[in-house]
Amino acid sequence: MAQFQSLPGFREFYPDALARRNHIFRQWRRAAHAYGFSEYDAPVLEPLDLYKRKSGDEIEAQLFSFTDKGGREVALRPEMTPTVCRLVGAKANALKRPIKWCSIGEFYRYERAQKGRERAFFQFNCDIFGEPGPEAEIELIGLLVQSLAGFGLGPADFYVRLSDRTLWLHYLASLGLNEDQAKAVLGAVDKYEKVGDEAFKTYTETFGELAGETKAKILAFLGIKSLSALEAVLTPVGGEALAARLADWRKLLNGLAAMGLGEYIEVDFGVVRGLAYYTGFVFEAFDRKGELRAIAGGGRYDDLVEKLGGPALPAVGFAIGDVTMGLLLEQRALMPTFGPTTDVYVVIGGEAERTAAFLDIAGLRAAGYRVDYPLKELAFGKQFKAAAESGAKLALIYGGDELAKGVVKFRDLSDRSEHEIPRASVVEAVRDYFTTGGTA
RNA sequence: GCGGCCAUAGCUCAGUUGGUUAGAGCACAAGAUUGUGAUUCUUGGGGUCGCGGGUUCGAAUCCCGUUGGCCGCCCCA
Repeated sequence: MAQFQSLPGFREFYPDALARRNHIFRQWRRAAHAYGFSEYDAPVLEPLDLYKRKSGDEIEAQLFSFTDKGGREVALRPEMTPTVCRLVGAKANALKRPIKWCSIGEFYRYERAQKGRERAFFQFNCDIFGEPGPEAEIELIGLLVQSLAGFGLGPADFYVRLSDRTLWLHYLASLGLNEDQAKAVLGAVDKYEKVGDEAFKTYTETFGELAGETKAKILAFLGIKSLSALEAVLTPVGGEALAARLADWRKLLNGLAAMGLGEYIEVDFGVVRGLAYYTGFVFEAFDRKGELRAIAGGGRYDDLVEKLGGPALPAVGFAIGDVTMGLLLEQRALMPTFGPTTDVYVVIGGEAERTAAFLDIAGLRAAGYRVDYPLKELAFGKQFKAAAESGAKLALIYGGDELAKGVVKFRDLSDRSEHEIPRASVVEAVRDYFTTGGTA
């Protein structure tokens, strides 16, 4: 048994696990590039205050934070949003709008690991800065769907629940609640699906019992699952701001429908996302079976860049985590199996032939082919077995008989046919084989 | 931070009421086989039974603690 173990919640990626992780990253990047997002990266270690400023002092309990040798209070980043706000904020005036940025990075949270949650995990973050209207949400939610659909997941596998904190706050204000009361209600709404009426406990303790009629209206609003139901509730309330917001909703849903994504989207005012910094549309992606924690989450945060010291800059973003993503792909059998990747296996007769083989191996590798060979002298039988296991489509045989004639035996491992080729044309012969689909 | 379950080889596990030197399959390696691939046979390496303490003539087995894992609560940016 090893004397040292990895820290709790920190994963080790053996080659097969890393291949799966890379597969996830590859699909994410493909989607982001297709949507015209630029990839950036930033430090893993940040000033502790960056996170306190955004989330309050309580956040420190859930951070990997410490004092560095220079006496600085620092923390391993638990999320990307404050960092990207700083990056964009610092150069906001020089960046072409809209600013569409993405990143893949590792994040760290000092929390107890459980299913779908580790202490170190990777996130795919995508944000659009500088666009206040729902056009940004259309683009971003479109990317979110594509980032999941790219793996072969369909509307039967996942969906995006869409809600709106702006409308929630408008509606609660129309019910006569002040700002603090409204925030407390949103906290209750966030929990309501899970714990039911118990969710209002905190509100009741702080502000007293909600009037029965008000509470009934809140619960009805929470149950809204369509634009028409939303309009039915809000039209009587009236007002210009509400009318404009409903127009935003129509634009957003029509836009997503026009992209062919309607099947993935569900209006659901039970989603509010507890975080106070969200200011408008909020959304979460879930698996349809409801067995996993949220796959992705996001929303609009128009005040955060300014709060963190930048200019006023509207923003909307989302993040997908690698842990739940991986679980979902395994569950739906959409995670490919990754084996060794070799194009050509070189069979070497003995030490005398090794030197000659090395020259051609180096030439093939320089030409970009993935070439492998036994590091030690090995019986032919073993070498062919190794060749088959390597996944190579082609074996080149450097034996004493062949080299004496100035040739190499060229064996197609898929149909076991073989012929001799002049040594001088090894690279050309391999290139011909692979460019003609492996049937040369 | 709190609670439940678990911990034997790289992996999956067996190990009787506590009793010789802790086993199997898979995987890995070598040979049978000195020029041609999945099979078969033989052999081998690999364990202070998570760690520490206690009970006992004797502990993988019973007790306590601890660390780690899984699951849940809190939280979930």
